[in-house]
Amino acid sequence: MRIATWNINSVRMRLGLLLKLIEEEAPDVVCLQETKTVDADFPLAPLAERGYAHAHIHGMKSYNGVAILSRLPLEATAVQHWCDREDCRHALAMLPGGIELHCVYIPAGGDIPDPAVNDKFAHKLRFLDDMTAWLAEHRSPDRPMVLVGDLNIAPLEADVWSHKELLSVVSHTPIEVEKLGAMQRSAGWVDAMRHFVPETEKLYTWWSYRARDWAASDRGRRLDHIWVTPPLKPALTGIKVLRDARGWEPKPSDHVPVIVDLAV
DNA sequence: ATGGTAGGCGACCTA
Repeated sequence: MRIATWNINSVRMRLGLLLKLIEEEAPDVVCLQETKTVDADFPLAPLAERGYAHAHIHGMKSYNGVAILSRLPLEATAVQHWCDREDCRHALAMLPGGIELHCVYIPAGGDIPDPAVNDKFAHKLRFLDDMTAWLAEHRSPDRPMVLVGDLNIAPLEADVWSHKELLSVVSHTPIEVEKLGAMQRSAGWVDAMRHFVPETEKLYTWWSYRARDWAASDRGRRLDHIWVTPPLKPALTGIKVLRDARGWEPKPSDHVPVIVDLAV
């Protein structure tokens, strides 16, 4: 089973690139974040025509939005809300084989890494706390689960272009890294990307739009993640970060797709 | 220390 995750930064603007991803990589399931559209305007038909007949979409006007698109049947589709907001950041579904799939978009958190003066950062920290508490309750030792998405945190030193320079930059601050670590421990999540790529090796999934030349400066961060619970660890067969997608024409997302293969 | 770009939408927000 092949699962892809991508912060697409508007599914309507980048439908063509989504079709390219599907054609070239043939994932069974695609999880999207930042779809930025209400469900009525989601381009379901061109996906259904290509075999992605099962969709669990959860969007809103202008902001956020997550989607699970699948060639395999989806059951028990649901959404979760955190911080008493209904902002379309977490969708889940049961895949064949009883695998529970979570598609997540954690708040970016604004610019100032101080929850006392930046409400967006306070929201991000509380979102992590709320979701961690829920996962700790929700887990069961033998339940196979996959969690993917834009978690907006780069936890390891090799997940950013400069650990030292990003210590006070939202996405790599110690408090966020600690809270993401607590979330990872909440259900014994295995970091599938680092299962295959050594922790000391640079690995990025996002490059800013603001760089003159993203590839030359290569100031990236690993903000997108794929986690699996221990029952699925033996089934991990590979991951793929589509770095080239950062240059896809005509207009790339600032995030690239990440793919995991599971022998299930 | 600062500003750089992108998408959505509606006269500015979030990333």
